[in-house]
Amino acid sequence: MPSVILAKDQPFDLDLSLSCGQVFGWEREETAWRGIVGQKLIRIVQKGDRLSFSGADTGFIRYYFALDVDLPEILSSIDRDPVIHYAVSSCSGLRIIRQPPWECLASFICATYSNIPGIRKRVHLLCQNLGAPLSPEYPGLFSFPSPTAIAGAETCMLSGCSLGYRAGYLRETARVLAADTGWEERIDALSFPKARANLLRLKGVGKKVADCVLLFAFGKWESFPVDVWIERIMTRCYPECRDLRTYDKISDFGRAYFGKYAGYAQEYLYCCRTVLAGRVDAGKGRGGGSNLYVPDSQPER
DNA sequence: TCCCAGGCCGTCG
DNA sequence: CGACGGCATGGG
Repeated sequence: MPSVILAKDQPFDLDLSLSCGQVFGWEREETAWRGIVGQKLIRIVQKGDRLSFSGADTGFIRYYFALDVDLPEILSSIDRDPVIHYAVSSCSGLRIIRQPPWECLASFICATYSNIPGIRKRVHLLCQNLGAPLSPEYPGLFSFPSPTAIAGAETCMLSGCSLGYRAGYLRETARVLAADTGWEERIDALSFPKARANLLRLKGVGKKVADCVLLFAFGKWESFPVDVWIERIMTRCYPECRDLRTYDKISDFGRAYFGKYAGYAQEYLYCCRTVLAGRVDAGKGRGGGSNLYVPDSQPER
C-alpha cells in the first residue's frame, strides 16, 4: 500500500478534513476512509504522520488533499484575534481539499437549506442512481454522475435522490454545463469576482453556493461563504459585523479582514460553529447562551 | 412533534 | 438595492 510521510512542519488531519462539511462523497469504513473522486475509488488511512492509500497515485493524493500547500504560513496570516486563534488552535491540520468542480458544484446545489447528513445522503443517492459503475472490482459502487448523466436522467431517478425542489435546479444546470465543455477552465482563469458572477447565472447557484465552489473546487481562497452558522459567528464575535444583515456585507468584511486566505478562516470558524455561535446545546434543551470554551465574544484586539 | 439545516428563486416595496 | 414568503426533505 503506497504511503506518504507528512512533513513535520505541515500538519494534516484526514478525519477533520473529510468530515468538516466541505466534501460529501467520503464514508468511514472500519479503519479507513473510502471516497469516490472522479472515476477513482480511493481508500486512505492516517496513522500519525503516515498517510496510506490505494486507488490513486501519490501525486493525486498530494494535490487533492493540498499537502503541497504551506498551511502554517496561511494560518499565521489569518490568526489575528482570539476568536480565529481559538478556531485555528482547535482544528489543527484542517486543509481545504481540491475537489473536482462538477462534483463540488452539484453537491452544493443539493446542499441548500439542508444539514450535512442530509447532503451526504443525496450525494450517495445520486451516485447509486445515476453514476457509472466504477469497475467490476467494486460492484455496487458508482462514480458521481456527469452533467450529461443528470441532464438525461429519468425524472423518477432524479426525484428518487431526495433532492426535493433542488432537482429542477440541478437538472437545468447539468444541462447547461453538459453543453459547455470548457466551463471549468474558463472559471479557473477568471478572477474571483468574475468567476463568481459567471457561476451565479446557473440555476440553483446563489452567492453561498458560488462562494463554496470557488473555495473548494477552484482554489479561490479569498472566497468567504456565509451560511447561517458563519452569519451567527461573525455577528456575535466580531463587533464590526454586529449590525451587518446582508450576505455581501459580511462576506466582504471577512475577505477584507482576513485577507487573501479568508476562505481558510471561514472554514476554521465553520468547523467550530457550535461553540463559536454559542449553541453548544443546539438540539437539546433550549439552546443558546453557554459560553463553554468560548473566547470572549467581544475580544479586545 | 417540533425546529432547524453550508439557501435559492420570484416578487414586491 | 433590501426584504420576504415559498419551498421539500431529513435529522436531532
